This record gives sequence, structure tokens and C-alpha cells, in this order.
Amino acid sequence: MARAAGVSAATVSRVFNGGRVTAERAERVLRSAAELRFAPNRVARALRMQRSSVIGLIIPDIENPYFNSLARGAEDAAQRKNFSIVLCNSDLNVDKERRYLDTALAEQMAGVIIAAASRSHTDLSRFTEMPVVAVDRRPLGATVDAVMVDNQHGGEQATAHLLRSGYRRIACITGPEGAAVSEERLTGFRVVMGEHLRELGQDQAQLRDLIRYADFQPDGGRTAMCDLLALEEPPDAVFVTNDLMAVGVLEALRVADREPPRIGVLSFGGVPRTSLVGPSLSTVDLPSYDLGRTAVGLLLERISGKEKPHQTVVLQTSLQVRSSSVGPTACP
Amino acid sequence: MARAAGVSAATVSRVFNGGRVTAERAERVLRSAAELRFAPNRVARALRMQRSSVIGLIIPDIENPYFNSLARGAEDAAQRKNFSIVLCNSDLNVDKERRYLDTALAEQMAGVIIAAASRSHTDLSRFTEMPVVAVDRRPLGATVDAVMVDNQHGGEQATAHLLRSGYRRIACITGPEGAAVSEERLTGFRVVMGEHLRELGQDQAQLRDLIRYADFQPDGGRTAMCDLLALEEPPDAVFVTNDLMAVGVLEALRVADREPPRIGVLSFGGVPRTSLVGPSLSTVDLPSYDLGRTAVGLLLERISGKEKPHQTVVLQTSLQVRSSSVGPTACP
DNA sequence: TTGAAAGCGCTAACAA
DNA sequence: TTGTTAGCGCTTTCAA
Repeated sequence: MARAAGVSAATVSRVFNGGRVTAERAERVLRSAAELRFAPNRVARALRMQRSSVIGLIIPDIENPYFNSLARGAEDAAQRKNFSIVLCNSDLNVDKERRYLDTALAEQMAGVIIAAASRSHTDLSRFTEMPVVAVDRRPLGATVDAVMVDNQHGGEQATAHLLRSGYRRIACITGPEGAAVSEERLTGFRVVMGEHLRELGQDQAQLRDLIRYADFQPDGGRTAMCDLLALEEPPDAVFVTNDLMAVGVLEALRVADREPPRIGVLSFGGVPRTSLVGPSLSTVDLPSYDLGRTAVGLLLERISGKEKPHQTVVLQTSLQVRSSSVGPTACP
Repeated sequence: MARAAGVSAATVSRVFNGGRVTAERAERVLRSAAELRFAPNRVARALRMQRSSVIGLIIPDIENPYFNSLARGAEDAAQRKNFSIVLCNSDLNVDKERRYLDTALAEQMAGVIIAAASRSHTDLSRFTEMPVVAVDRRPLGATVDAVMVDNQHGGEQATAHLLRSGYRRIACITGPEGAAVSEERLTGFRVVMGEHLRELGQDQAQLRDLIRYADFQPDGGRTAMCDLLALEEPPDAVFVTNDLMAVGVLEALRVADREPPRIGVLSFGGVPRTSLVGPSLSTVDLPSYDLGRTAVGLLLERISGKEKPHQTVVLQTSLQVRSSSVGPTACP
């Protein structure tokens, strides 16, 4: 290739990497490259530079629209800077995840973005040279850059909106006790409801009766909702902390003939689910696409060698009001 | 590393690649490697061998459980031979797909497995050196190995089963006219029904009244089913050629209060969908996992340099009988 | 601004 | 069986 253009290999390299080359020679190189369909060999480049232009993205569940959208965001951002993303599905399995991490090291990838399979068992200690960015969940005891979702804020948004819509007795169906995501969203609910009750001079203890822990699955949501409906004083709205449980909740409400918005329903979601039948569901949307985009941005800064303290970027959720939470009297 | 073990680099290489080395020296190498946490540099290896141990897997929709399962099959098979898979989501977009194909070339991947975004516009002409295996759909005018699904056989299985269950007036809701997958499944239906009618000495023309083309989406399935139910002589069973449309069909039947198995329903599917409510759906299952596994097998044979004519492997579907097709009288 | 030369870590051919 | 050597295609000094 260098010979074809009548220049040295060094000059060709400079043309493709933005070095200083006279316009005339640069053009000659480009023309020859086009003719010969030459494209720089990325493997040789990676060997020489001790770093490839591939970013590993390890996520726990590739079928989950949330992570899928995250991957899209990462991909778009990477492509713009001429990096490529290799997608790895850890399946929430720490062993499988470790194998992917090994590969990232062996392939001398430029960096890794990881939504860890386990907060405590995912081991990032070997990543001293290669930059890592955690997304969605931060592995314990690893100092890395991270991009997180402000789950508590989302819970606050959700609850405040239900109150504004005129609901008064609001319940919360959340995920497993002790799971970061569900606890944080629940905290948002508690904080806003607590303040509301305090203003009214009401007893904070009633709050506890309206909280149910479930399992993030449709069945768990249905059971919890049935349980709430059986209360002496059932709630007039419910904040469900993920959309899978919301499916079960809606089913329970349909069976009980108390469909939203008579009972308000608001869930955490954010990625378009194909046609949940019935009234359209209000949600607090997760910034999944931006999570991926931001993670790549952070990673590329590290890759380019910027020395700076590790940082955590927290992205906000956004409230999407649809018909399931318009108010208890809107549809008499 | 070679120095640490007191041997030459060549010996280290042989230890890691199954060359002939005396047990004593091999052990010494392995021990040093463990101590130093040494792992061979795959980039250098790829440069030297002019071929990496990465296989590109390009699929049109990562969220689709079918392709997801295919990816798992490919991954498991590759892992067993020390290859890794990089997953690329083309999003049914030919441009995006072409960028991935460029990357595969530039990264000197070992090979590519592709479920093409377009049968006519996906251009594989540049892949003269690098082996390619087509899965699920074969790009037009490319001579490559391929792994396909026997859709027609699936349609035949489905229809024959409905007949065996005692249904007599069987309809078919299929995908868009001209789409390979839906046409092939429909052919299976036509062939079996045609033979059945001929045996009975009945008019073949009535077949056409019972066929509806839809769009592979739930809404299309619902509309088509409503249309069929409005016939003077409505069908007593329906073969739906994908599971998305089956969702709409079941909804239409519920609304009409003619739930299966009173009207038999059998759809194409094969990857566990999360809890379709109602009676469990009989399906013709696609061999998605094996599709991925087989494609990797074929690719690795090519990679290892076997010269042989290009071949197409066709995998069979499998009938899963559940309650939606047990027969018109089973639940009087 | 340009080219010559060295070297990234590995494997394959060859010689011992 | 083992070591020596060359070279994969690139980027990066360094000198011109």
C-alpha cells in the first residue's frame, strides 16, 4: 500500500491518524487506498498500541429491553468515535461474567462497561490498567467510574404525581427486600408520603400497612395487589416499582373490576413494552439509552488518558403521565 | 514469562497450543504462568496467525427471544472450542449491518455468522477469504454455508396435528405475502389440507377462503381472527404462523367467547414467552438454539481449512402439543 | 514534513 | 524435544 502510493508506511499511518501530511501526498494516499480497497489492519494497530479499539459491554440480560436500550446508547456513542462495542450477556452468572472479563483482558480491549451480575461477587480487582465503567449497579469495593439511575428521585416523582392527581391512600408494591433498586425506589415513596402525612398531621404508621414486598415478577405483583384490595381500607392508588409487576397488578385490578384510573397505577419502566392491553400505563421512565451513552463518554475520557478522580454520574428518571393515573374522579 | 520459566518463547507457545513438550517442562511453564497470572496475548496471536479467535454474529433483533436463543447456542458451541462470539445487532438496517461486516474484516475475525437484514441488499461479496455462514435466511446470490429452518415441514406438522385432533375446518393466519418464512409455512398448510380435501373428494377452492395474510403483529392477528369468525361458516381451528399474531388471535377468541380448545389454536414459536394468560398454547417450536450451535460447527470446519462444497443444513421444527389444540370436543 | 528503523508478542520454519 | 530466528502490519521515535 505504501509502495503503491509512493510514500512510506509512516506517512500512510499519519494520513489515517490525523498526523501532519501535505495535502498533495495525503490525497495520493487516499486515492491508492480507495483503489486497493485498503483498510488499516486493526489487529496490528492494537498490538503496536497495546490497546484495541473495542469496548466490552457486559450486561446481565440481553433480552431485557432496558439493557437493550442501554446497549444501543453505548453503541451509537462508540461508533461516533470509531470504537466498536462487543456485547456480552452474562446471564446474571458470575462465572460466565468472569470469562468475559478474562477475554477483555486477553484481547486488550480499550475498556469495559459492566452492569455487574453480582454486587459482591463480581471481581474487578484485575482491572488496574484497563479502564472500567460500572453502569446501573456499582460493584462493591471497586473504585471505578459509574453511571447510575436516581431511583429514589424516581420514587419521589411517582408518588408526588399520584398525590397531585388527587389520590390520597397510596400503596407501594416494591421488589425484594434488600435489593438496591427496590429499596431506593421505596425510599422515594416513603419520603414523599411521610412529608404528606406530616403536613396533614396524620399518623405515619399507616404508611407501613400500604407497603408490599414482592419479587419483580407479574405473579408477585398480582398477589400483592389482591392482598391490598382485601384491606379494610384499600388504597386508591398504587406505585409499582417495575413494569413486570405492573402487568400482574393490572390483571388483579381487571378481575376486581377496579381498573385504572379509578385506582391509580404508576410503574417504573421506560422502554416501550409491546401493547399492554387495557388503559395506557403511566410510568417513571429509566434513562436507559443515556446510561449507555454516558458510560461510553466516561470510558473514552479514561482511555484517552485523562487523570482525574473517579466519578459517579447519576441520571434522572422522567415521569410519563398516561391514562392510568389521571385521578380517581376522572372517570366516574 | 519464557525467562521466568527458564524456557524459550516457542516452548511457552507450544504448551498453550498443544505442541509436543516434555511433561516436566510443561509443568514448569504452567506454574510460572499461574504465578505471574500470565495469559497469552490474543492480539499478537491474531496478528501472527492472520486470524483472530473471534466470531462475529450478526442478527437483526437482539430483543427477539428467537435470535437470543440462537446466540446462546452459538456462544456455547464457540466457547467449547476457545472461540468467542461478538454479538452485533443490525436492527434490520442494511447500513448498520455493513458497518459490522467492515469491522469483521478489519478485525480479521475468524468468521462471520449472519442472519441477514435483507435477502437482496446484504452484500457478502467481499468475503472471499473469511468464511461466512448464513443462518435463518440465505442472502440471495451468495454462495455460503447455511443453516435453515424447515418451515414448510413445520406448517405440515401443525396442520396434520390439528386434523388428527379432530378439527375439520382449519384456517391459516400467516405473515406478509411474499415473505419467505410465512410463504413456506403456508405452503406446508396448503399441502396437507389439499391432500386432506382431495381424499374427502371436496372442493380445493374452499381452502382459499380460510387463508388470511397479516403482518406478524398481535393486532394483525386479532383483525384476521375477527374476520374469520365473521364468516358464514367460521373455522373450528386456526394455524397461526407466528406467536406474536397468536397473542392477538387469543384475545379475539376470548372476546368472542370461543376460547381454545373449542376453536383449536396452534402457532409457530418455540421460545418460552413469559406467561401468556389463558390456556397454554400448542406450538411448532423452532430449533433456535441448535441453529446457533450448528452454524458455529459449520464455520469452525471452514476455519480449520476444510475444502468441501458449500452446504445447507436444514433443521427440523418440533411439535409441542399443549391444551389449545386438544380437540373440538375435549371441553364440551 | 518525511522516511528509516525498531519493536509490540506471538507462531512457524528450521536447525540443533 | 527444544531453541533460534524471522516476520505478521502497524505506530513511534529519531534524524534528515
